[in-house]
Amino acid sequence: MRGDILRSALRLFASNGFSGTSLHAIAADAGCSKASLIYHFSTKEAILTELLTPAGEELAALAARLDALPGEERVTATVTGFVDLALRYRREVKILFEDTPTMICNPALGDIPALGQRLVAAMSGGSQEPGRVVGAHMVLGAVFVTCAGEVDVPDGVLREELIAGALRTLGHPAG
Amino acid sequence: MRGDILRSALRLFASNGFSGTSLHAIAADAGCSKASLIYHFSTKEAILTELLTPAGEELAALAARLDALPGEERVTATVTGFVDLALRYRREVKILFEDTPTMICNPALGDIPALGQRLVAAMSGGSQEPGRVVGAHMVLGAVFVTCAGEVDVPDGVLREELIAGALRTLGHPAG
DNA sequence: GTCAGTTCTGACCGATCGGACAGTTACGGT
DNA sequence: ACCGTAACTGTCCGATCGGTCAGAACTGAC
Repeated sequence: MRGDILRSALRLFASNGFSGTSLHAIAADAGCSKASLIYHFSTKEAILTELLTPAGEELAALAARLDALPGEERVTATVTGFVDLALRYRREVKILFEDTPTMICNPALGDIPALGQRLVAAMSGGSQEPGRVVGAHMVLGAVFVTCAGEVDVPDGVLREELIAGALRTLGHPAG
Repeated sequence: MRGDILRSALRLFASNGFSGTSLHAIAADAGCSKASLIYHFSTKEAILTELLTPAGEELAALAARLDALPGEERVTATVTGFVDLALRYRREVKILFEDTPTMICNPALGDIPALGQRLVAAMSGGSQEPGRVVGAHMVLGAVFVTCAGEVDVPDGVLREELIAGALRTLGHPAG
């Protein structure tokens, strides 16, 4: 039952947004009562938190792992790690995007803007040069939106094209 | 008064999302009663429509103008036109993104996904090759997110870096 | 059988939402 | 002074929201 609820919530949040999905809708989809949701998860936000926590932890782990890498190698590692993560958690990414104001105000999800800044810093190679900073922001948006949307391309191809495209955006030689 | 309402709504929608902004909040910000909002605009959605219509019309006009252009020249024209539009309507872009499910279900806003497809087609040069299609989607997301977010770069520089970055993403020689 | 504990539910609650409506105020034309 | 119209508001309404609570239903242990 608990698993059914999470599955329903993930699907509904991804297609209708967090605030656009009522507890009633989740209950109906999961085939249980609204009160049952609150029994398993004390609040609606707790469901969201449980859905997004694994992705958040992996992202934080990725960011920590990147700090140890030197110079330009870090750029490619950031791009591939980020693309892999976004592809693996497509629907979670979509949820994160469809209701940004709700998400960034949720303390349980960690400091999302700060994580974004770390990724931008890693991809811009720590440089403050406008071209690199803008490029890093562009890659962030490009990967997120492309993974959240439905592009009619097999996952393996999508992965390679995303990485190649991102490296081109950053003006990276390996691209 | 009507102008005050639109100004308040634009600001609040952009920072809190459409469904995250109540009529009461708009009225308080604009310094009038909730009933006055409904007097000037018959519904909450009508306010949203009036806010987004100019940007939507310009985008549709851009798409129409692009159809007349030949081959590769169309790619650069699409990128520059799209970047200029997104920069000019930053807050409108943010609104569009922060509440995607609400937006794509609003018939008054036109067929947003179809417009996106036209832009993707123009930027991929009409090719079905996965690399170009993915690249076009990436540019769409990159420009949107970068314009909606706050990047600490002057507008003029941002514009040039966005165009250059987008053309690099697309693997365009002029980039 | 029965008892304790977990799982689940129907009915209910207060808050808030978008919107309706009758009525008041401000004002220019005659 | 009178009136028609546009601008505006206070108040109320039904719907829906997230969440509470007392109790029913099922479960294995003894």
